Amino acid sequence: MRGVNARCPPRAASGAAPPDTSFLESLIGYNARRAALAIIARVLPTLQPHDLRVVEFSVLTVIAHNPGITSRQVCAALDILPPNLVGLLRRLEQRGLVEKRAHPGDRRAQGLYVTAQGEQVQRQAQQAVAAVETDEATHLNAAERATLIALLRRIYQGNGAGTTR
Amino acid sequence: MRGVNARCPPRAASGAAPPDTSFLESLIGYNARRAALAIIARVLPTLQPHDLRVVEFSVLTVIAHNPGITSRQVCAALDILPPNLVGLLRRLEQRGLVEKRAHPGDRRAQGLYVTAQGEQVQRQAQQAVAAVETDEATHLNAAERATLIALLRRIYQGNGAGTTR
DNA sequence: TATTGTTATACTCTATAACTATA
DNA sequence: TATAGTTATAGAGTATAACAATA
Repeated sequence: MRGVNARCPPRAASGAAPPDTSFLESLIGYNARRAALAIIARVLPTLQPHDLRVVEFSVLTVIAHNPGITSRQVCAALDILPPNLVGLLRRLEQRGLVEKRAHPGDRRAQGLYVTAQGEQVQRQAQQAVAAVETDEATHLNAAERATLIALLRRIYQGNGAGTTR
Repeated sequence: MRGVNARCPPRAASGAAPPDTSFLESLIGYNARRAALAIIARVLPTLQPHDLRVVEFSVLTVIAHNPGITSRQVCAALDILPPNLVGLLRRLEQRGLVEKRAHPGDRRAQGLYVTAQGEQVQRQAQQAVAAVETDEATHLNAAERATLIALLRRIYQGNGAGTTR
């Protein structure tokens, strides 16, 4: 880590050496955020043909893999606040990708299911996302991917208390 | 990766087994985003006493480590769009943490500098952030941290083209 | 013609309070 | 009293177009 104020002369306005970002680059949070944004930037055009945003794809995927899941469970799984899920579900429902059914045993809740069309869209999108993630977006081999994911998971699943939200 | 539609019976409304998120957890983008959010959630209260948001801390740090840097260079380094930096700098300037000076050789540009107070705030905040990152937020040892950061950097710095933005 | 810094603006994402109906 | 789903709303964060001054 370099000194905070080396008091070097003023830098040129353009075409100069890259600025010193060494401290930020020593932070996991900084690097994780930059990496996530870089990958999302590559995944976005992949989801665009399916008219899905990243969050919508995540919600659709969780519902597809967990038929009958409730809104609250989707919120807990994806760290989404309930009020923000309402609009997401409404859009997926209006597009005919998701449907709600009465929940047996709890008349407050509703079971979420993907429709036949929703299942098809989800399957195609999942395949496209998986392809981008493994091939283009990351310049890592399988072993490096596995290592990276295991380390990342230990951070956000942690050993003790969960996230603040 | 499990089947998309196993057509299992409806899930209980609460207190049930955790939903299947295995596909999302196989994605680097998903895990990187979750990890970044988890760490930021821990860093936020650390920056709060200094009345700094994460982006403000990043900007202040880059200016402190690169006296005389221009707005455009800060934008390029942190992937911030110029219009969005204006308000950030205005606030840091009004708080007396950053100051602009005429840029020698280019009358369009302005050199950015931290004030004495800005340097002090930045140093304290940097120390606090570094402490949280290494100790509490991540449950990793030094070697694991180094591995993780190296892998993340390869993703967003990539081998070829940069990010879309 | 291109670039720096800027304004205005819009759109997305995230967060909080409060309501209803059920439990 | 607590929970599921919802509404309304506020606040960040992020995006584009367009302008004046300068290169």
